[in-house]
Amino acid sequence: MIDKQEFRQDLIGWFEEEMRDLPWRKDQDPYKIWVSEIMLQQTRVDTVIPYFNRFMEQFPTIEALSGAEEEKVLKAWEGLGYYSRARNLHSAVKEVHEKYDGRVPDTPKEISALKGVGPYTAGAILSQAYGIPEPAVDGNVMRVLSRILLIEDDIAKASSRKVFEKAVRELISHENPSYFNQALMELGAIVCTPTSPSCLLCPVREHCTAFHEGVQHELPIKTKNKKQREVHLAAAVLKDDTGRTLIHKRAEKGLLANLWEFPNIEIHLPYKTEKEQLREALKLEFGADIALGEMIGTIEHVFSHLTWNIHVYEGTLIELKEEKPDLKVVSPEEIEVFPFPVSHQKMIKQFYK
DNA sequence: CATTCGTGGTA
DNA sequence: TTACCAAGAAT
Repeated sequence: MIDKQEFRQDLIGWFEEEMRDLPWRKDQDPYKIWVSEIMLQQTRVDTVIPYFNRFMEQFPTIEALSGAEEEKVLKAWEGLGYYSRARNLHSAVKEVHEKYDGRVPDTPKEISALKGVGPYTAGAILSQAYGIPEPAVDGNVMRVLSRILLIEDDIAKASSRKVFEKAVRELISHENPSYFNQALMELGAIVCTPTSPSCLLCPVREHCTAFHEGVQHELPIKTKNKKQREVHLAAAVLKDDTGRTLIHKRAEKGLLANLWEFPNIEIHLPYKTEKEQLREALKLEFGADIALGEMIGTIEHVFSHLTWNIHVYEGTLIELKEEKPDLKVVSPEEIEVFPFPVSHQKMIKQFYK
């Protein structure tokens, strides 16, 4: 067993010297820490920085975000991915505004009840904003501790998180839980990396069982995820006589919920030609009277769990049968204010500019 | 417990 | 090119 006091000292001392200068580390505003932690879920620091800065300019306080339209929030999130994070954050911030008078709660029970705040984020906010010694176990922490303590549980399994939370509870500094948690993550991000850990630069290598046994490359244990499936879509860039195009708002649940897109359908077994299916769907599902033209290109877009292969058709929009809130006809200038997934941003760029 | 939910970077 | 990865949560 390692010397806990020395371990904490070496870890936190290193963090104080080497911590990166990040925009959400300028103060301990619970709202800023909250937003940063949501953005950082499964997302690299370098990707998050510009989004965080823009988001804070646009929604500087809980009150500002509470009063915002969801579409503005999604637009600010555009390109960051995992868009339910934005909708859950928006919803939870509204709840804090109304139920807690704008103050982010400081108990595990209350903060964990907020939408989008799971075990990791709860611990991150409680420790960093309020100095409460709660574990914040993310992928970095599991990797680092699997090596230091030689923990061989499969970190791909949900149940393993509790093993590491228990370990953190035994190790965490009660004097500075914020730095302790951040230092474990920072170490994982900078030194104790997945494929080639820089053990010779590691401030806690003397405490590391895996280093002593030379098995740091064998840890953590992580089973592979299975292969993703492919989905074939046909989409239409339809223009009316003034050059405007038809766009559609996606369903409020599921993939890319509430984002906008060019009207499209999934192609299954080709009982008819793809073009025929698209023409029929545009008429029946979208109520559009159209003249469908030729295929003008393809888009391939890779998600974490599936791949879209989109065949893009051009066409003429003659008329929309009825006004629906999920259908709009917009000009190239007007289309800019709607949040689109990256796959359809590619279509705007290639076929509607 | 396994799957769904994005995107861009990298070995 | 392929596979994996990056400060996870909801279902």
